[in-house]
Amino acid sequence: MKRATIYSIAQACGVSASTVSRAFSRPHVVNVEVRERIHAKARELGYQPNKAARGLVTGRTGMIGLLVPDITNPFFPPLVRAIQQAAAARDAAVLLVDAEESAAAEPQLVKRLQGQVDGLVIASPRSSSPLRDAAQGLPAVVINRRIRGVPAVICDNTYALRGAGRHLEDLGHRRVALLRGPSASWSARQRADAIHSWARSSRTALVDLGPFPASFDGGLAAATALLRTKCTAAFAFDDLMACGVLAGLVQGGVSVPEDFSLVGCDDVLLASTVTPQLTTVAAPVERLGEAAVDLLHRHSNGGPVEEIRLDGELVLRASTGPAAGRRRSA
Amino acid sequence: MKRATIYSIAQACGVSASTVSRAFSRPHVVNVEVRERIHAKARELGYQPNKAARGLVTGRTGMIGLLVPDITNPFFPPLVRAIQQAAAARDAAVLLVDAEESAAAEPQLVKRLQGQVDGLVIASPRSSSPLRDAAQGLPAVVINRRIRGVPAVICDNTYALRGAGRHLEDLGHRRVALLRGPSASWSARQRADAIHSWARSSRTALVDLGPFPASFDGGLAAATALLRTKCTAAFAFDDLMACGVLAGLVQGGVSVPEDFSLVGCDDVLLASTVTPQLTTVAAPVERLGEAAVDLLHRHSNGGPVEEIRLDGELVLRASTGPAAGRRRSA
DNA sequence: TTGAAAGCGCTAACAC
DNA sequence: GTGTTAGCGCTTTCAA
Repeated sequence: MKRATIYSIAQACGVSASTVSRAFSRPHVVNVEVRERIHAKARELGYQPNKAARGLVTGRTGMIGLLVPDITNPFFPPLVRAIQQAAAARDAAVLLVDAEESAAAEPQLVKRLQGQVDGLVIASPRSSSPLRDAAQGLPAVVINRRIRGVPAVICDNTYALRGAGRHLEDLGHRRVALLRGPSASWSARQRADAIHSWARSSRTALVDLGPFPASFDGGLAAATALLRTKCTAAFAFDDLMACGVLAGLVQGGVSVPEDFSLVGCDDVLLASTVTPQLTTVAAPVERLGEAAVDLLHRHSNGGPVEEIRLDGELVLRASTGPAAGRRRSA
Repeated sequence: MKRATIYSIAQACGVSASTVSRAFSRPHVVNVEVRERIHAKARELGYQPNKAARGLVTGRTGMIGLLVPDITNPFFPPLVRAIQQAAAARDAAVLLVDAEESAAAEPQLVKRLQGQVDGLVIASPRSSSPLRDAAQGLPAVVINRRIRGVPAVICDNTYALRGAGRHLEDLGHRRVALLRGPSASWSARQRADAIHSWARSSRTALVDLGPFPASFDGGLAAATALLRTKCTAAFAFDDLMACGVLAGLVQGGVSVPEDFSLVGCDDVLLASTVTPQLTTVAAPVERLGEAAVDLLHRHSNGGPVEEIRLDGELVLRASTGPAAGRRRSA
């Protein structure tokens, strides 16, 4: 027994295929009674419209492509979920593409999506104009970066990082380090700028270190660098790096938050599963995902190239404390 | 300017559309010279075959559905990546569906995939026969569970857990706890069985605790229970739970590995980013993903209902140490 | 409100 | 090796 089609249903109901089609795509234009009969039959036969066929004629596939640089990075899974959820709410499915940390591969990957998807959500912070070329003609939005002519939704941590800075200042820290993320990363620059901006208006000296890889090992390296300074606190680029810093500090005999305060960024799962739990800036991932899909939708329908900014939120936890001065040093 | 089709290329090259079609689908059957001309033109025009159209006639969409229960759980991202990668190698794309921890929603979600995908990889450990019904007629494979009539690839931790047990025994532990995962989870049962089987053949007493939720908080709860026992070591259901146990132990003034040894399972990112790094059983995720896609492929082409078992591997790290007896207790 | 017919872009016989 | 033809399942004019 083959899958039901509008024809099998039409035949079973004694109507034409177009009526069946309409019963699904524009229900209100078909006679109530007929419509119900059709729907009933469809349910009985387990009918599912063939999206490929529909896509062929409408030119829309009902799918959106999602490009992530590295799904293994704990920042992305919740975002992927949010996007998938938002897409589902619009009756769209998500085609996931993981670039496996290779920015160079991205344009190629994007190209392969051409024609398979109605639009593209680019959650990758790196790579640049090649991407725009590859997306030629494909509506796209980017997350946490800017590409000229492409709508963007960005998480603005400026305000929250300033708050984090004040928090450190209030705790008595007078010399704090900025552990930079990869220089190619838009977020890394944005965060560094925000922190510098805060430092200028504070009584605190800022020691700019890095860039370090945005990874646990990057954090380990950062910790080593950190131990050579007189800082009593640090901003890590993100939570993953912060975990590395934490481990490195512990190795170096420095305990957090007694001897040293650390603030992360993003509030990924890691941030609340390490000890001490990380003071961090939470990214509003659900809203980011929702906004991205919404923006994509609007842009696909001729909407303007907007930029949506969503604020990160400072979350105070256990990795920051009073500046007691470092008891020991490396 | 519209997208190129086999027709526009055919016209530009002075050949028929079928020749163009063949130049892509079965290149060797068309004259080398003509073929090259076609390919050149295609490249020039940025031609991308329309998969929907192809799917309509061949009945294959070139997509595989991937159902995960909770992409937010650190076990899944690497698996998703592996599956995506394996699919890409077979020129297939991955449609990701996150069940958001609702096993009840899964059959519904699967149903929506009907006709959109050529096959289904079910990475969800829960829910049951409704799933099989929903997948009606859709080739599927499951990961880490068994459903009658459905090919499976499972990670067998029996051997590695036995090794972990011996490791604890060698370290002098004589009373160890098993912190069970959710009773609905196939993996949880498998692991519990493996550990019981090891314990029976050892000089070690096993204290069976739980079930606990497979989460950080579940681990916290497990730690509380643990502190009431005289155990000097424990198997956590997975690394995430182990992290919770670790945090709970620290809170209770018990330090790991000095006072207590802990072994996790899966070797997710968390396992190597906490301090101390977790001794755990690593799941061969890349091979799991590869095997799942391969199995799906073979099964779709009429292959038998096989089961592929892949062994987990014991990874010794810093969370296990000599049984010194607990110094303090709650 | 409904039906007939054309066509979306592609593949797969089948002839040449 | 290549062209012709039919048709995959659906939507969408256009008439009735």
